[in-house]
Amino acid sequence: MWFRVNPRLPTPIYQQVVDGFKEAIVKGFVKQGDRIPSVRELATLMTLNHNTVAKAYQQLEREHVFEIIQGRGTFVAEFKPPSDSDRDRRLAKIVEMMQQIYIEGHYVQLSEDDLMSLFRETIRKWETGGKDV
Amino acid sequence: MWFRVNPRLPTPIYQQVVDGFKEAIVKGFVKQGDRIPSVRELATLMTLNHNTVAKAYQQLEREHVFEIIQGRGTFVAEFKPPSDSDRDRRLAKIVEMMQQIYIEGHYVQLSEDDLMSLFRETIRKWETGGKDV
DNA sequence: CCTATTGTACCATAATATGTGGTACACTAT
DNA sequence: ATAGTGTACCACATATTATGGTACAATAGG
Repeated sequence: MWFRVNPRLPTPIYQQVVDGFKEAIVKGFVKQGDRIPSVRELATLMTLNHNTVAKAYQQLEREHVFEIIQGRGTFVAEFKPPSDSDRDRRLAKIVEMMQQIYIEGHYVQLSEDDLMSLFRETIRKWETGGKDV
Repeated sequence: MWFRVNPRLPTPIYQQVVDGFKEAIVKGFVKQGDRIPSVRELATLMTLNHNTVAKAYQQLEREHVFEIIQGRGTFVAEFKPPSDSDRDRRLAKIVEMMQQIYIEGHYVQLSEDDLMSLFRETIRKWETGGKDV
């Protein structure tokens, strides 16, 4: 599979599945139109409950990352420019995370420039390296 | 008060209090050594339960943001360079958030440079503007 | 010494979120 | 017809969150 799940983390399992797929897509492990394992398949592969997997798939569909076709299966959605409300919600979320980063950075004495450098480096390392596959 | 709390958000109230104080400190509304309202005071002011406030204070103490003195009160901790483990934990958290930002940015078609600009702008606006006081 | 205030530790209770396991149904493709 | 899809239920257990109440040790100020 393209990612792992740790039930002991405070992050809910279904959320970890959501994040895992997003990451797999951004990293190119899964591409537009690709078929995703069925709910029961993935549940068996990762020893999860089908309801948990379904919850993740449904959230990914709400976020327009997946496209679910009744009776056929689940696929990676074709990329479409997000609606304005979608974009606004995502941007707000991004800004909020940036503020959190700034705050946490304050406590490890990272300046704005330090954070910028760390950001660039993080993206670079992360795009090539890959944590778990 | 220096921040507000919204019980309807999915974020736990005590976590909102934690974030609120961190924000207030970064923005300079509260300074090192300042005395923080007592658990019961803040609970009354914000119509929360004293246990909820205490939970927030205790977490802030664990993060070395507050210093709690038995029988005297709670104060903003003097800034000390974090221990290595502290620093590592916070840095890991920051990197994780940066990855999340990169992923979300992908879905609103923000390039790495776009995100950098947004980051700079967010900090600038946020430092001066201030959301709720 | 007395009293008020501090944080803290409990207890009970309720509500919510999460996760598992099972069953069933409509839809689709073969 | 049959198998595989997502989905909608149900029941159940567990953990987290939040509230309300009580009590206790430590501190500070009369």
